[in-house]
Amino acid sequence: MSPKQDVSDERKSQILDAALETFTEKGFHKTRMSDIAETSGLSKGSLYWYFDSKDAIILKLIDRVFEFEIKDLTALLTDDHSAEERLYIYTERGGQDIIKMLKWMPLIYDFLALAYRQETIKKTIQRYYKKNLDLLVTLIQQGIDAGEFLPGSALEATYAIGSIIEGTVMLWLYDPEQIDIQDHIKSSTSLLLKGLKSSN
Amino acid sequence: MSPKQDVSDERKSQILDAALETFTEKGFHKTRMSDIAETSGLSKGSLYWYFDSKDAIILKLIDRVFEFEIKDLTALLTDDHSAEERLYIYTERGGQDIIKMLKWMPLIYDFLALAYRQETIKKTIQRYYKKNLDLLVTLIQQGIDAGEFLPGSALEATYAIGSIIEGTVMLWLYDPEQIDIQDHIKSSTSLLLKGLKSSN
DNA sequence: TATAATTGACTGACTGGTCAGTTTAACCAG
DNA sequence: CTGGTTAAACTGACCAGTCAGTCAATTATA
Repeated sequence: MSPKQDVSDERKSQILDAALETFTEKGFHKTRMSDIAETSGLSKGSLYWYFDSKDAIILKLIDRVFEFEIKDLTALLTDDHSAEERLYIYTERGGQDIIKMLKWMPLIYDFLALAYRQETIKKTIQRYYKKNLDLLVTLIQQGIDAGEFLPGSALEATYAIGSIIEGTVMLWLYDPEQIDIQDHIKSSTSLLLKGLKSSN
Repeated sequence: MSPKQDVSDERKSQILDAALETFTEKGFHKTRMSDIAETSGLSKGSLYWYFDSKDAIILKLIDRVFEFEIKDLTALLTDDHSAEERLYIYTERGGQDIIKMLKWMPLIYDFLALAYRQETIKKTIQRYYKKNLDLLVTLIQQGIDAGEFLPGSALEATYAIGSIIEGTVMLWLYDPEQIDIQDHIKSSTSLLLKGLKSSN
């Protein structure tokens, strides 16, 4: 019926790819629509054929980055390793995801700055964190129930590990030479787990 | 000699106060020089009498925020409490400083996004972190030397505690209702310290 | 009276967004 | 197969608004 086959998915993706690249490189505010047009190989007019505005592009991009294949780790919940081992696997895999996202960090800080002023952005980021932390709290609770960890607040321990993961990225940011994200998450978590198991 | 007394320090401070307020509220990029002028009670022309450009203002502001009275905790090094108690005091005081800076967080994310592209900004932020972590590593080493903590890498433990502090702020950002920064830093640190002392 | 301080109307470069016009691909009638 | 028809896809010159930065004129102070 339609005189041409629909290329809009492909074009949108093309535009978002280009936007991700230029936003990351130059920052959201210094990126011009003409930059995105050039990088995408399309014209400025076409950008507006597929998106309403520059803001609409970054909004979509935020979704994309935070929906970015976060490994599905729910299998861990029924895994038959010890809780401790499963936690290590969790942090290991989580660390891998983070390392993949590292190249976008400059842009992610733009997002965070925006999140304070745009409720929808905040919601997207919250969803991302919640998804990760929910699994973590269950894993820890399982460890407590199994008698492997000391009884106590699983939620507290979750925030502890969660903050270690997030915070390690921050420390890496200011000193990338010094910090190996995977290593540091691992050793910090290891210290925490000792605490979780310790009777003293 | 000079026909008027020098008010430039006062004016600069006035301008930086106004800039901090408007940048925090509207973001760096959406703040107009006229906004700063209005908030400061000066005219746009006067802004340029005291600063070369909008960029010069934010640059100075970054210095100011990160030099912001970080409590001098070096007294802790010669304090005669146990290392564990001193660490608690450290995190407690650090937490207080952070809470004071919380109201500037939106702006701080603008800074971090800029830091990726401006070497001088990055340096300022690095100096801030280094100052904090250097003290921490010494405290922990003292604890190890005193036999209070298990031997091992003081640096690793430092990054662990450092990441907890930074990461807790991140978690707070996405869920301010849920997270009490002081509490969470304390309980997470407590878990870690158990690990530092544990023999298992 | 000299000079520092201050003002705000003005300028001009810049850029997000528009739109009239063009091209392209699918379809169809002869 | 071909030329014609349609609408989607695309283009880039252009426009209107914005805003950092300027400067000639003015005021305040020693």
